[in-house]
Amino acid sequence: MLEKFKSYLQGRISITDEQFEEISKNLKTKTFLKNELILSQGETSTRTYFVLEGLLRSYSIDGKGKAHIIQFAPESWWISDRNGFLNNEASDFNMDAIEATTALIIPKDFFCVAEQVAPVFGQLNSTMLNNAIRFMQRRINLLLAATAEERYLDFVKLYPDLTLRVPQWMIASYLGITPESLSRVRKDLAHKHFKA
Amino acid sequence: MLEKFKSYLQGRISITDEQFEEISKNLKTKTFLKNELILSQGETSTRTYFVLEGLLRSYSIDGKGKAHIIQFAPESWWISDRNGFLNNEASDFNMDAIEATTALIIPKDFFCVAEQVAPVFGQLNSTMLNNAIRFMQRRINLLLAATAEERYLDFVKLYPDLTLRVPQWMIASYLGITPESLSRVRKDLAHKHFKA
DNA sequence: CGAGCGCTTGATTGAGTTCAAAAATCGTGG
DNA sequence: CCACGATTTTTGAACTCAATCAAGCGCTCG
Repeated sequence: MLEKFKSYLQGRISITDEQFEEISKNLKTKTFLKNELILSQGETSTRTYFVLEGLLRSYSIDGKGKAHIIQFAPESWWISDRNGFLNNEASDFNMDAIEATTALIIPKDFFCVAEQVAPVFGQLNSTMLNNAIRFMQRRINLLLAATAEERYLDFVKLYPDLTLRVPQWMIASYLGITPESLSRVRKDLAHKHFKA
Repeated sequence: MLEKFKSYLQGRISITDEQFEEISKNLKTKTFLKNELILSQGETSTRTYFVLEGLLRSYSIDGKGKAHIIQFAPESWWISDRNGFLNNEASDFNMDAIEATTALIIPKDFFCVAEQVAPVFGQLNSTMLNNAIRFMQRRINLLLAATAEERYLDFVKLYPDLTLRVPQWMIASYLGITPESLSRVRKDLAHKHFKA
């Protein structure tokens, strides 16, 4: 199972098998059942997970009890609560497993330690964080500028895989619309395609 | 002027005056006129700016010619185009100066070089990037979950300063609503306050 | 095989947009 | 320092996209 993590890393930075062995030897994996709650709003967790197999999500619950999905984390994605991770503060979000999932538990000091073994880990960390920001800026821009239909089309294009694995109401929740609206958006799109 | 950068850094990590001297000696500042365009969509820039004085913004222009503000960068904020910074790709966004501004030009390898001088810079970089992510997750959550009024109240609370410095139509653009709507939101709020 | 969950569809409502125009504020040159 | 034009903010009325409420369908999994 660790093989996946190894090829993920070696696809991004050049490290030897020995270096990988060194930095991964103390890593533990954890498995979650489908629908298992991993973290809830108000708890504190300094853990980061690297998903080896399955699918996790983080989401908030608003005043009316509605869920809003902040992030999906399928294979090879990282997910954590930054409040806990950075400042040992309570989490603003919940986290659970959409599918049965196996994930690596990445301790807070992982990159720091790994950097001792191979300095490129510093760059990897920085690149990944920058990518996450870029990614979120893009999402913010869509939420500001695009209609429900445009956001859905963008989602399908960006995550063809998730579009099939995730129930529709969760996609709606990620896009910031109701399941009913997404159903109608899809109906309209099917119509348009048919006509074209 | 560099003093501001020094106290910013020393407030976050412990570095000596000598170390600061070492890492800052090659930094250049740049001044921008009010309304000066710094970067436009499609151009490539690997620069990051650290604002010493003034106010910058990044924004996109949608198909209908409407601007959507992605980020405000007042004093002590960092701003850059991540597409250019990471991959030398064309920018998705524009950047300009809302006020006359003086900013430090931070070269791409700044943190890498600074880390040689004082290893804590690695942590600082990582912490700042994590904070940016935390911050944007919060904004995404608001865009998904909150009404125009709630988003405005959050903005005022988070940036009492900017609320006064930035024209209302720009705040509206940041919040994802029209200037007319923000005007009405404010009217309603004034009403409520009066009654209470 | 039936209870529950997810998806669809319809009717209605409502938050925010659009378009238009007036009122207030700002900035600049005389 | 004032006046005038430009920009920003406010207000009004009509409209629109998406939300809400409600009902029905179809699957799956216990």
